[in-house]
Amino acid sequence: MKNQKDKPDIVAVAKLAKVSISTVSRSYNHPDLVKLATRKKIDRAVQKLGYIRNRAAQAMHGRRSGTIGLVVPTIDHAIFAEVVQSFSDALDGEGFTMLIASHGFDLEREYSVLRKLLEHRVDGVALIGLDHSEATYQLIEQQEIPAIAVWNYDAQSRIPCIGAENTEAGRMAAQYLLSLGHRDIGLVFPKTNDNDRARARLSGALEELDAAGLIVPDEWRSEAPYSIGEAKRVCAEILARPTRPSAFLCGNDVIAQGAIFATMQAGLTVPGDVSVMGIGDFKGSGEMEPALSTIRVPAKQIGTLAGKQITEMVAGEVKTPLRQRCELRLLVRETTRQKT
Amino acid sequence: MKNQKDKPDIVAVAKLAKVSISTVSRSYNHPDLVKLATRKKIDRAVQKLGYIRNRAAQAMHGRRSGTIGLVVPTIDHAIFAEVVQSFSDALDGEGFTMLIASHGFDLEREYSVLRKLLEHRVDGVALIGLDHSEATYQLIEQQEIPAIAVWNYDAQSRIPCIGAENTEAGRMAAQYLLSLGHRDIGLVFPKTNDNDRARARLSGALEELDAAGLIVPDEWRSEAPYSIGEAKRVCAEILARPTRPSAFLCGNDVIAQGAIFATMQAGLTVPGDVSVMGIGDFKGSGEMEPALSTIRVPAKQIGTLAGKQITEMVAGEVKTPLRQRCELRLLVRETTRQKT
DNA sequence: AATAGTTTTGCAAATGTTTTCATTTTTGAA
DNA sequence: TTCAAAAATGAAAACATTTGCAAAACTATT
Repeated sequence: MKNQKDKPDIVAVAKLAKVSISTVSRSYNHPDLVKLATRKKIDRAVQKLGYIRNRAAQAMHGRRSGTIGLVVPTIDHAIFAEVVQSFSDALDGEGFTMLIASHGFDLEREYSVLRKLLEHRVDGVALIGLDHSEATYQLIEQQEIPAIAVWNYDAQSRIPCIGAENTEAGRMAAQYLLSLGHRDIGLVFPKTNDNDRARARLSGALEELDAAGLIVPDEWRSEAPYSIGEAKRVCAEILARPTRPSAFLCGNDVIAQGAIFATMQAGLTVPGDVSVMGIGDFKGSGEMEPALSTIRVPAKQIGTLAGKQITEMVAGEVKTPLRQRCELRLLVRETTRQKT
Repeated sequence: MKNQKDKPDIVAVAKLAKVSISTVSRSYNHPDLVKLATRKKIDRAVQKLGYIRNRAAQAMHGRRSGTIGLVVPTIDHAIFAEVVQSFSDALDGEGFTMLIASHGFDLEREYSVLRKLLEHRVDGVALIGLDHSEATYQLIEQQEIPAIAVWNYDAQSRIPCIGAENTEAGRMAAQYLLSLGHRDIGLVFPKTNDNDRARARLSGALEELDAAGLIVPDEWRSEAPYSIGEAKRVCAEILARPTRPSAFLCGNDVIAQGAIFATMQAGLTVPGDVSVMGIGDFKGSGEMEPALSTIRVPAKQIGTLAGKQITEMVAGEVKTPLRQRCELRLLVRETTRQKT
């Protein structure tokens, strides 16, 4: 009867291959130091036993664990999914595996999931955004672990960051709408607590509108969580008011979709009656009918750069600049039009 | 000058708290066995030093690593994102962390990422679907690691599975379209190699159409990758043919969206001129305008159940049935209509 | 105050690997 | 053949923990 603890270890391999443990270890970590014939013997033994080396044991030697932690608010979100995927691919290319943890937009939980990642001795961590609790920042600093903030750019950031300037995104969107002659603009953004991205976008937009001498009445401002349905509902409310805006500026593309559907449902047309402006350029935004005008945030690029940089930091090659700013782009498509 | 290797370990904590290492260890793993006063002393020392316990070292003792591996084709995909998120949440609830790896719909790579997960000594693994290479299955069996297939249900599956019957989904969709009187049906599905979900859906649909005496001409069949844009393009092609189908049966909701947009772009209306049927019920499908008729696959439920079950398997409580079938539901919304 | 439990604690072995240093084997001239 | 240098291998210490066992410190009971 097979025992529970029969997982073959390096000792078993060594015995079967009739070499010492050290040689087996070396044949994995410094293959050039062991004779080809010996390596073959070892390989055969490994095959036969179904041996898989134990990273946990390796990690104990101050060796790297080969994992990078990623902390996200949620994975179930078009834009984060894209960042996560490209980040993961970038790590993969360097031989790392991604340990992921989500906190559901709760900065308290963020701290505790980060701790958990640290218990697993990740070689580095990436967090989304720059909005983190003091405890979180202190943990990172105290543990002296390579860390990087993804998604936002801020020249004053406390840890290295790679991303775009969300204030700028809000500003660009507002500016564009203003340039089309819109003066009656509805603002629909996600909740801004524990979410610096949304906050920055909103304040950027507000700043720009303010500069143009506009004030957005409260009836035209709403909060929508990240969901087409909710966004649609709040936009419908706004449209049902006595006077309606001639354009919607939305905190992200999902909200913008909601706005479009609400408009259609109200028997109005986009962009004929109402223009709709998104931020993000999610997958599919450009192919919708009508195609969504938006500010492109290069999620894939951000994820890839972040993955590369964190592995470099772990490897100790910090040659690259610590902060990287990714450029936004105004995408004029079909949901916006000159105010008539 | 602070040394590099100054990460505090359990020894440092023990010294500072003036107790033995064993006591510190116990205060983490069996707190009930150590006196409250002692525990407090230890906590204080831990605080002061910023000690974080090392899971890697724990794992070496046959103790569980506290991680579960998840292997997915891609994360950047509405439906997987939902499964991944709910799976992760379920694990979290049980104190596990998710180690994730994606293979980009390549079964060879799947094998190698699974191996990598195993090197990290995950306590269990979940894979998407039931389509895996022989090597992959053998690896799982040989390593005797708790494993579970997520997303598909099959009573004959080689490893436990939790999911829905995709053949059934295809069948239901086809049946519904037939019941509306449609006889001219366009079929747009993702590539079916290395993707048993799509394959099963397609064969289910075909089966049903066949039973009704229908054969779908080749001009009305297309492959679309997972992208609105591509789907839109191939559907547009189909619509440009001399005779066009009165309905599209789509392999998933994203493709269905593409079909809708293609139809609109061609100056036709949904469901007036063309009915569109999806499969999946992705987030937002119900809130689009017009709302998408589809077959609901309960992604969140599947992810949650899978997460629960794998932790139970790891804990050795295999009381639950090994296979779980989640029910599909026909959602009649606005993109389908009786053939006139 | 002594005894028998009971609760806490410490010692030391064990876990699966890597790595330094020393030793053995091989190689290539002389 | 012999010798030195180079290449390949092995022994053992080190890594950060957990845990079985035994010893020590308390409690409650007589």
